[in-house]
Parts: sequence; structure tokens; C-alpha cells
Amino acid sequence: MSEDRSEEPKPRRRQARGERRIAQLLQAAANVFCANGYTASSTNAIAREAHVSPGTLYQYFPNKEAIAIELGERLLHEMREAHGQAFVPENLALPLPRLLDAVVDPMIEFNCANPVFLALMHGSEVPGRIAEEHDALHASLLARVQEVIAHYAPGLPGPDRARVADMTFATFKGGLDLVLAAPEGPERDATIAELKTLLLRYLAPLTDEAAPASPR
Amino acid sequence: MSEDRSEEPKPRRRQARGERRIAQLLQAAANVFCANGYTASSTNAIAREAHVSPGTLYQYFPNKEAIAIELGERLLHEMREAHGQAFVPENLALPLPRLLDAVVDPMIEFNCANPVFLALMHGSEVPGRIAEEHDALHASLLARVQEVIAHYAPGLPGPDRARVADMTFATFKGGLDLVLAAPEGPERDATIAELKTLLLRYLAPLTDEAAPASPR
Amino acid sequence: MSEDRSEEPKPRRRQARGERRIAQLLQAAANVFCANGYTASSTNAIAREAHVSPGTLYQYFPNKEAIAIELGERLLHEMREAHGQAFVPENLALPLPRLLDAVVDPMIEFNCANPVFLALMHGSEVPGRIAEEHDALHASLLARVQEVIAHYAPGLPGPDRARVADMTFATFKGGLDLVLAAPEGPERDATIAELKTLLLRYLAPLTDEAAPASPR
Amino acid sequence: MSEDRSEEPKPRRRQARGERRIAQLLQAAANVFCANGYTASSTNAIAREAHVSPGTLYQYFPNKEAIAIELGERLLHEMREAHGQAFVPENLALPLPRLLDAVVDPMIEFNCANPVFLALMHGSEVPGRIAEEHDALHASLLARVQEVIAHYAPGLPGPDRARVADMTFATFKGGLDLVLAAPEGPERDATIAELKTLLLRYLAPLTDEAAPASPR
DNA sequence: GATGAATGAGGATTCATTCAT
DNA sequence: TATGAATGAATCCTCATTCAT
Repeated sequence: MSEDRSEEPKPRRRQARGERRIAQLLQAAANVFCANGYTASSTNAIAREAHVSPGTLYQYFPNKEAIAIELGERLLHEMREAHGQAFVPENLALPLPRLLDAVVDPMIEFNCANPVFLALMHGSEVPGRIAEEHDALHASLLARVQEVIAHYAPGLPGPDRARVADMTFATFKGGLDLVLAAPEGPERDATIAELKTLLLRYLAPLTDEAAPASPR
Repeated sequence: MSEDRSEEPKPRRRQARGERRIAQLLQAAANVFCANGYTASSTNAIAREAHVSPGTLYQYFPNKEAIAIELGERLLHEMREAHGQAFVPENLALPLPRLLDAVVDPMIEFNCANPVFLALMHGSEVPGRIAEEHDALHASLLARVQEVIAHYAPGLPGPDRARVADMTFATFKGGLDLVLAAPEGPERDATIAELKTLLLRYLAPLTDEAAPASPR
Repeated sequence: MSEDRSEEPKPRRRQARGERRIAQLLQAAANVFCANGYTASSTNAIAREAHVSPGTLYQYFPNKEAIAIELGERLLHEMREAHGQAFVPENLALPLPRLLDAVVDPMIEFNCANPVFLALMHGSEVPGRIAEEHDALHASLLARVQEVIAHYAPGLPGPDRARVADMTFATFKGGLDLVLAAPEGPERDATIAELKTLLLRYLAPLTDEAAPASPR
Repeated sequence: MSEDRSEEPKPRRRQARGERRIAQLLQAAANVFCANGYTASSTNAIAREAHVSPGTLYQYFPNKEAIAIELGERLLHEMREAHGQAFVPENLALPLPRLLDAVVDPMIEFNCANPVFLALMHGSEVPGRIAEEHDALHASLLARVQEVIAHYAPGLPGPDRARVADMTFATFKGGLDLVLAAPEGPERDATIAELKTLLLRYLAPLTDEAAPASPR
């Protein structure tokens, strides 16, 4: 609050306030989106949750969609910064079960801490048509999965790899729903373990060159 | 539901007319829900799609939610009637890959023919809190999965079985999204095959006592 | 109001009600447009003036602009029906002063009775850029003026005729403002007379081949 | 307004700065009013156009209306200073056609250079009720016209003179609309010439005592 | 002064639902 | 039964204006 006079305090202050407001609004949006889903959330409700007037909200975001987009981007960055090391080369060298731990655990942790993330991924709730807004979020994560798969199953042709990545990701999302729905505690832990088992069983044959890749 | 033959036809007519209206409205609702998602669908739009006035719609359904519920129930019944034999004892005796074919294929077929089904399951899009309306739908299907799992892995303790069923079902839903998003044709077929592979790899160890259950 | 039972009364009633509502809404819009101008008039205010809810207004008009358009068209039709005979061949045969009486008087009368007309012509208040919505209204009237001028000054080249028509019409509009601003009574009458004098002096030389056309 | 030379420069600076701000804001307002009309112009848009914050705008003007008023007054002064000599006695001695040139040409030039002027005269677009804000502007110009007419037609009784002045001015405004709407170049020039013809034909009989003043 | 964040009432428009016919 | 007119609260968003810094 007191001005440090050897620096540029005015703009700093202003921007700091603006940033705080934005964060506050995004947090409020996260709460409201979680509670009602994106479509059913109103900008007025978000403003109310943030204890600001609707006008204030619109000073920072041009419309509802922009809030979701910004929220998604922030979450993505946050996730990368917090758990980005999951995809470092060292981890890629791990055996699959360990890699799954390294990738899935922080991901789940992050989603437990930020349940909006899933809410945004479920997006505009229209199946078979993913809203552009959430596309980026989705695409970015999918790319990660593809990388890992490419590393583990280098022999897999591109289209197959894409399909496996899609399926892996879809499965993970489905499992994540379950994890978030489970009450925190042993039940949730067991669900997490089960999800890892599922992914492991699915992906192990891809990397296991000796074994017949698929029993079909 | 079963037809009593040889009785008073007049009231039957009335009911028949009502039934036709209801079917018409539900079909319209299905279209609209598919196009826009449940939340973004308006009852006026449904009435319009059904070539009926809003007042008429409310003569058959007390509110929007009731439409979704009834639609879900009908779809469930339809699914049971059309593909209920998937769960007959004969199928339960099949080896797992065959059972998967027997269960998954009609299920996917049904969902391709009735994409609302998935739309309703995604429900009110709020993760971690399944709307009561779609609960029944969900629960009913889950029960089926549990039965099959109970049959295939009789030694599995109850809680584990529930968890496996949940996970299986969640995975199936996730895969179904992918299938419906894929363009009809070879791509969709490949996605279906992949989904079955996934399920097979997940479930096979449960039933395959001789084999090492899990590579972990 | 009473039902003639040998005809189709139901639809008639409905349509009649709708028509009445539309008329009521347009009348309300006329009042509000007159009082505040188009831009500053709110649909809510129009609905309030019509003693209906905003929703009702939107059952008959898709948006504010549509109200202005419909209002303009109705006024135009009304004007044509009420005073369309001003342009009949008999009048065209009159000497210019009589023609001016025949054309200007009913026009002014109509505008006194329907002051919205002018409000709509002033349109979206942006000079040099006439809103499309009111264009039709404007164009239609202008065409009439051109016809008369073409008849009175057949030797006038096309572009000149257009210019004269534009100027005549602009002048008339300007004079109309004055007329409407004047308090009803002798002052208004004098203003009307003055406007006719103006128009006569402007147009007389065009038709009066014998006289020296213009002192310039 | 006139500069007192050789006095304290400090306060002058401040005022100078304030003056610059005001000029900047008024110029911005002019642009915005021209583009959207008065009603549809927002103070925020004006501030933005002036590259200034809304707060700054309100430091110089108490409200939106005050901006229009001040703008109108400045334009009036500017017009007087730039073209005020149009009304000097020498011009009044000219024959009417020459006087029209002397008065109309600079007026049109000024309006072409400052199209807001017309926008403000059209004012709040409500016909038959001239907003007080623009009243002054209007009245001032009208007074000039009255003077000229009084000079040219000294025998005209007061009320008639007022009416003629009103009509002349209204006509001029209408013609000005046309002029500004015409594309710069020969078309605009022709429109200007036509407007002068119109005014000449209207006013000539007033001054031309020999001729029968009005054919009515 | 200058800033720009903040306000909250108000604007256009929609929607679930009701009601008179 | 069926209609569609009617409702009014709620939606998204804007704007004139104020205020703390």
C-alpha cells in the first residue's frame, strides 16, 4: 500500500488491482461453473459470487465465453507449471507403471484441486461437437498424451497412435469423473488405483513388443 | 405396456392419441437436446420442432426436466427391448471377447441411432454431481454391468465389483463419445474396435484366473 | 366482435387478437418514438406504453428495428390509401398552385395526425447516412415527387429532375418540421401557407416555360 | 476569451492545458457524434476517441449533454469568427444572388468541414420539440437570418418576417442535409447551386417590390 | 489533474410456464 | 385437447457517472 518511490508504483498498483480482480472473477467463475455447468452459469451469478457488479465483470471480459477461455488457459498454464515435469525425459524412461504414477497422480491431484477443469472439458455439453472455446484446452492435453504414446510405442503408425491417444484420454476423463465423484479418502484412492490399472492394462501391450499386441 | 386385447376402443383411442403426441414431443426433444444440449434447449424450441404449441407440450409434461426424464426412461426401455438379450444367460457363457461383442455392439448401435442417450447421460453437465433426473438411467445400466462382472469374476468382493463396474461403465461412456464423434465409416469402426480392445484388456484379467492377473 | 357462426371464427378470432395487439404495439411505439426519438426509445418503454409485457412485444416483433419498419410501412400504406388520390391524373392536370394544395395539404394533414412519420424519416439521426430501415419509406415518397416533377417539367433531364425532387422533398420535410412545431391554429396555418409559397416559387419556373425561368 | 497579453504565465499554462484537453475532448465528441448520432454516442466512446479516461472527461464536463452544448457553442463562435463577415453591411448591400453566395457558400463550407454542426442541429432527433441544449445554437443562427431578411424586406411585418426566417432556415437545413449526403465533387456542387436557386426564388419576391410578391 | 476501476440501473431479448379461448 | 397469446423474471451486456488512488 505504501508507495515505493524508486520504482514505477502507479502502473504497478493499477495492474496489480486489475490482476487481482481478474483472478477473483475467474475464481468466482470456477465456482459457479462447477456448481451449475458452463451453460447454466450466468454472468450475473459470477459477478455476484465475486462480489462485484456485472459492469465490473465486463470491464475485464468481453463476454461469458471469454471467461471460460481465460479460465481454461490459466488452468492449463498452472497445470503445466505445477506438474509439467511429469513429461520430462526422465519420466519417459520409466517403466510404464511408474510413468502412469508420474503422469496420472499429479493430473488427478490437479483436477481435485481444480474441479472446474473437468467442467470446462465437458464443455458446452453437446456431444459429438466440441465447442471451439474448449478445443484448445483439449488439444493441448491430447498432444501430451500422443507424445508419451509415441515414445512408448514408436512402432505404432500415426493414425493408430492418434486413436490410442484419443481413447486413452477419453478413458482418463471418464475415470476422472469417477474419482471426483468419489468421496475423498480411501474410496477415492481406490478409484484412482483402479483407473491406473485400467490404463496400464490398456497401454502395456503397446509397449510390450514381445507379447502379441492385441488379443483380437 | 403389454396390450390387453379385446377391450373398449374409445378410451384407447384417446390414450393412443396422447401416446402419439408424447412420442412426437419426445422425438422433438431428442432432436433439440442433441443439437443444443439439455440446458440450452428451450421448451418452446421443442414444441416448435414437434409442430405443436407450447401449451400442448405442457399438457403432457409438467416441466422441462420431466421431458428429459421421460425421454431417458423410454430410451432405456427401448434399449432393453431391442438389445436386452445381450444379457441373456447364453451370452454370459461366452468367452469375454464374444461377450464384449454381444454387449458393446448393440449398445453402440443403439447410441448411434439415439445420440440423445449420451446427451442425457452427460446430463446437466455438472461433474461430480449427477442430476437426479438421469440417475435412474445411469443406475439401471450400471446394474447390468455389475451383473455381468459378477458372473465373470465371481470371486471379486462386492465393493471391488462396484468399482470395476463403475470404471467399466465410465470408460464405455468415454469411448462412446469418441465413437459418436468419429465420422461414420472405417474411422468409427476402428474406434469401436479400439474401445473393445480397451475393455477387453481391462476385464480379461478379472476372469482369467490362470493368467497373471495384472502386470503390476 | 360477435361470432358469425357460418364462417371460420376460431382462426379469425386469433388473428384478430394478434392484429389488435400489433396495432396496439405500433401505436405505443409511435407514441414513444415521437416522445423520445427512435434511438432513445426502449422496447420496454414501448411495451409499457402498450400495457403489455416485454415478452409479448417480442412475440410480434423480432426486435426494435422491426417495429420501426413495420410502423413505417403501415404509415406509408395508410397515407397512400388516405391521400393517394393526390397523385391521380386529374390532379396532375391542375395548375401548379392547385396541385400543391392537392398534394401538400393531405400530406401535412397526415403528418399532423401521425407525427411519428416525421420522427421515422429523421430516422437514426445520423446525417449523411440514412438507415436502411427508413430508406424504403423515404424512397417511396421520393418516387412520387419525381413523378410529379417529371409531369410538370417533361423537358428536365433525368439527373436534374432527381436533384429537384430531392431538394423539393428535403424542403418539404424541413417545412413540415416547422409546421409540426407550430401550435395548432392560425400560426400553423400560416406556416403551411408559407411552405406552399416556397414550393410554388421554387417549382413554378420549371413548368412556366414562357416566363424567364430563373433570375440567375 | 480575448487574450490579455503580458500577465502571469503559470496559471495560463494550466488553463492552456485545460483548454487543450477540452478541445481534444470536443473534437473526439464531434467525431463520435457524427459517426453515431448524439443519442447513440457514449461518453466512454468519446473518452476513448480522445485517448483519455472517462474520469478525465467528467472533470471537464458535468455530463454528456454539456459536451454537446459546449461543442455547439464553440462551433457557433468558430463559424462567426470564420464567416461572420458574411453579414457585414457591405454584403447586405449586395443584390440578393450575390448575398446568397456570400452567406450560403461559407456556411456550407463550414458545415462540410464540421459535419457535427448539422448533427447537433438535428439534435435529439425529436421533431416538434427542439432540445434546449441546441436551442441556443438554433436561435443564434435564426437571428442572423432575421436580420438579413429585415434588411432586404423592410416592409415585412414582424411575424411574417419571423416566419420567413424560420422557413428559410428550415429550408437551408434541409438542403444542407442533401449537400452533405452528396459525394464531394460536381454532384455536391450542383446540389449547392440548386439550394441557392431555391432560396433565391423564395426570397427574391420579398425584396422585389415592383413584382407581385406572391402569386397566391 | 488524470486515471481506470467500479457501479448499478437499464437496454434488448429469451424462456419456462400459465391461461383464456 | 390444442392453441398461441401472455407473462415477468432472468439473460447478457452497456452506459452515464462516481470514486479511490
